[in-house]
Amino acid sequence: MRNLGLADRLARHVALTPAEADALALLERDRRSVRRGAVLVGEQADAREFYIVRDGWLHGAVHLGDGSRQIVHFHFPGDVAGVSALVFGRATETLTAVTDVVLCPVDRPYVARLFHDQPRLAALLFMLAAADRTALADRLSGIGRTSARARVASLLCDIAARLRLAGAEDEGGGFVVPLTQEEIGDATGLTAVHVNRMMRALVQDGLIGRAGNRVRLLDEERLAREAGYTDRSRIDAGWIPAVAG
Amino acid sequence: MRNLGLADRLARHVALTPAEADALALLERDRRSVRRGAVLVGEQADAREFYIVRDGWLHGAVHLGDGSRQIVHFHFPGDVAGVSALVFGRATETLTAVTDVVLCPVDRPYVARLFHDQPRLAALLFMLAAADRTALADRLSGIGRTSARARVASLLCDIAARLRLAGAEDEGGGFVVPLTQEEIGDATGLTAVHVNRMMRALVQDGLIGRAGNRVRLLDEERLAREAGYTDRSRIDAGWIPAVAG
DNA sequence: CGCACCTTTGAATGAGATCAAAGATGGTGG
DNA sequence: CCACCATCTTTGATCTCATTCAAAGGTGCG
Repeated sequence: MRNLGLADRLARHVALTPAEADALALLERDRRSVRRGAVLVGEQADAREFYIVRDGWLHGAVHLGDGSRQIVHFHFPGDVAGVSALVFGRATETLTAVTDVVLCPVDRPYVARLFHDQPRLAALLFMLAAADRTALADRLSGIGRTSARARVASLLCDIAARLRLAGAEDEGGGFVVPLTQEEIGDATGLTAVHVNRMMRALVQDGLIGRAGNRVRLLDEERLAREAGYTDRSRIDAGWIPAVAG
Repeated sequence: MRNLGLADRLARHVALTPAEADALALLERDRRSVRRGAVLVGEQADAREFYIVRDGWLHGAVHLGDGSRQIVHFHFPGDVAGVSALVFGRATETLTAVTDVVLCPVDRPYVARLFHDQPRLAALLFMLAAADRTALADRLSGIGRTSARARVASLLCDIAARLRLAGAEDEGGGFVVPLTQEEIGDATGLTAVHVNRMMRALVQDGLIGRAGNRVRLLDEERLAREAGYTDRSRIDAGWIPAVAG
């Protein structure tokens, strides 16, 4: 997995001015390393910063009263995580490192300054948040209205697409999914046992291959069709005019 | 239901400067009326504007390949709807009027100008989008991990809370839910038949009262507890400094 | 007044959960 | 280097919540 920042992600959508690149570099000045499995922030904890993921995977989960949890989002390099802390002054989900992770904490004052000085970057942040919202809406409809098999297929499609976006190429050999079947279940609203059965069914039907925790999508087209998966990574940011600087 | 704009909503969180109020008034200059049941924009349709709801309810739904749909969001006066059109240049959900609706279409250039001239309003828009994302995450965990009964209870709690926010007071007589049980099912990931059974069970247990399509929450505390419902309407916007103007 | 749509109720079915236990796998310390 | 233990995967049997199918009341509107 490439070490990739927000600047690289945004540069895919617009050509950054030098001043904008500087402003982003300022945001990503601090670094923090987190060990695989460690909890970065717990739900309800006071939190006023969000994170730019530079390396590794995170997930964000909501814990229910009965001890179960729902994994709401996976975060990959170039993603922002924990944005709701800016809005509520506390974490609304528990952020956990799926692999060893490097990230940049960004505190509120920096965000305020960014909105003030760099309107185009602010608009891009806004668009990332809106795109994220759309991705969640897609997942909501998947969990509310599709079969267990389709949900697992959809998650695999999504992970593949987002790893690609983060620059972690397949190399024809698929990609490593460092998740337990229990975690996949928590993300798809299924039990670990049923996830296992669905994965084997997908292997059986020649849609995916597995070796250890490495997964290869053998027929991504059909997989995406069965899953009803829509890639939402293409955002249209050209309409925001750059500012001189 | 009060005729309420975005300015009124934002003014709950910060004291708007005259210049900010003017900028918002500009956004809300155009008005459009939509009849109950009418589709405002269909999925996939080219769209570059979002909407500020002034009066009535909308819902946003994603349609699946098999003819089923998932209602992703309800929009009330003071809410913004269809923001993803700004990001993708097309609608990602079908917006339908639940009641007769009055709204203000806001085109991209106005948004671009707002981000440039009114950084604090831009930040508030960003925060609304992030809050919306959090609300979706809550619903995702509800649909993925809770019982049918809890999902229905949660939807009722949410509608009540958001109507209150929109200034449609209960007046002790509850509130009108102009949704069919099929629509409630599409929002909760259930069938209409099962929604019916859950609603009657809630009545049976003394948690809600019903008369026609008017619903009253008889024991909101217990209802919220059973539903695992969290109110997310309190956002903390004080950290964004106002700009002179 | 009649039709279209919505709600309500019952019975049968099924997808996924739960319970239980047997293989794999991998990391750790001796 | 190997043995052990914890964790994860796999498999089978049973159970349950929600769906599906079907049909009988209500309700409001044209």
